[in-house]
Amino acid sequence: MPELPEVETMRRGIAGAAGTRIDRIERTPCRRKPIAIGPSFAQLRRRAEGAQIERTDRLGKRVVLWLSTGDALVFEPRMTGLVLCAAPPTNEHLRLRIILAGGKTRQLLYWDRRGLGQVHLHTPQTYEEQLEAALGPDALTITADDYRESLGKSARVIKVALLDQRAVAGIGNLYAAEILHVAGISPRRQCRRLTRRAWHALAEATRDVLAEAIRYEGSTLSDGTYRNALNQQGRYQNKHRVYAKAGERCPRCNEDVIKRIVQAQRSTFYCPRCQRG
DNA sequence: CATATGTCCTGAGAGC
DNA sequence: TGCTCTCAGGACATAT
Repeated sequence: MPELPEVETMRRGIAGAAGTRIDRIERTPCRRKPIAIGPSFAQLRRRAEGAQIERTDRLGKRVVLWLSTGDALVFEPRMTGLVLCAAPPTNEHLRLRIILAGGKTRQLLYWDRRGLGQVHLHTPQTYEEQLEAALGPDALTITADDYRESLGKSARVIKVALLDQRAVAGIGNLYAAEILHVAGISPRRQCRRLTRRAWHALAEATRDVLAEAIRYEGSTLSDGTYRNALNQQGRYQNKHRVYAKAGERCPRCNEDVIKRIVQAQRSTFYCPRCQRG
């Protein structure tokens, strides 16, 4: 479940691909249903092969390679996708191989166990229209004003709203729980009921938690799926405060026990004592 | 318009 | 042991 910290860690891991040229793009012999490639695999080859990778970027939960043609090659890992430049966890779920020339990084791989992820080649125009326009401010740099502008009047509960990429880009189920715990805000609180002070706390917690998670190279959960670009586990799972910790004592108050509830068909973990705001 | 629900997909784990 | 069932959740399509 790569969220912002995991995607940013993958991006950093393949940053050495900048300056190389895409020699060839291959679909790997994965017998499962092929992942979605836009506009098509043939188009991707025709337009990207021979292009230079100018720089790497991240947009919300997507890894972006800007090409010398002006196009953007965009990886969207969703649940179980990985962008690697080293051997993947298994060969069975390897979906795409991009062979590079002219640098130390010899290849980029897209691996995806469940295959819900997608790879798209965007022109500057479709990148702007379909991606940037559909995403809210980046969570890593979001401000209290950004939050109040996008969610200040919403009737939704804050936990569910944080998962809406149009409101804020980069947060998923895991980090929504961690951020709300640090901010001391109840996941059940309606957005429009949050005070100015709460929005400030939320913005600060958002930036702090995500930056800290990046320093620990993201979270590898018990299913072991997430890996960085070198197929190594993240370490932030050891720092989690509430996620998947139902029944354990809250590390903040050391009194109450972490609770699990379901909101919008997703698990939410929180401390009833620390998160009353 | 805003918000809620269904869908895709595979593998882990529970229960019998 | 081996089967079936449920669950995990990111983003989008469809429904209310």
